[in-house]
Amino acid sequence: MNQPTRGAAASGAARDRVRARVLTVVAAIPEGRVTTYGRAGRRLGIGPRQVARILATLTDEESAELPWFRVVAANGVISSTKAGTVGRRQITRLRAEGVAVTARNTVAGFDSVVWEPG
DNA sequence: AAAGTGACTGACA
DNA sequence: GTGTCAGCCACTT
Repeated sequence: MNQPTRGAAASGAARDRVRARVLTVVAAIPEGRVTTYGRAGRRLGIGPRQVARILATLTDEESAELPWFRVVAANGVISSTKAGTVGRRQITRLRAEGVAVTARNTVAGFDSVVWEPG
């Protein structure tokens, strides 16, 4: 799947470095709180889609270690519901931490539980 | 190599 | 409140 980027070696390295930063920010999200793709991305100087893309490619180990489920869309909606069963698991995990999620896959009282990275 | 796509967002109608 | 548009960056066709 991932071909060894022939030629542009710098691109691959830089990509890993950014990825590591994203994981660090995600790991720093307090329990019972959430943050957004945009906030995390802003903090790192990358676009929100890039954060989403990185979280979508977490390994099993990483997804087990990191609170990736504490990252939601800017309006509090669990965006990963599009990804199938992953969204269901994210909602379950959030509820297990005391974060209320409405029937419309939205974090209840979003403005109160959202966490600003940094 | 150009065009399409995505676990996104903010601005505007 | 919903719908469109443009910007975003990497990956896939």
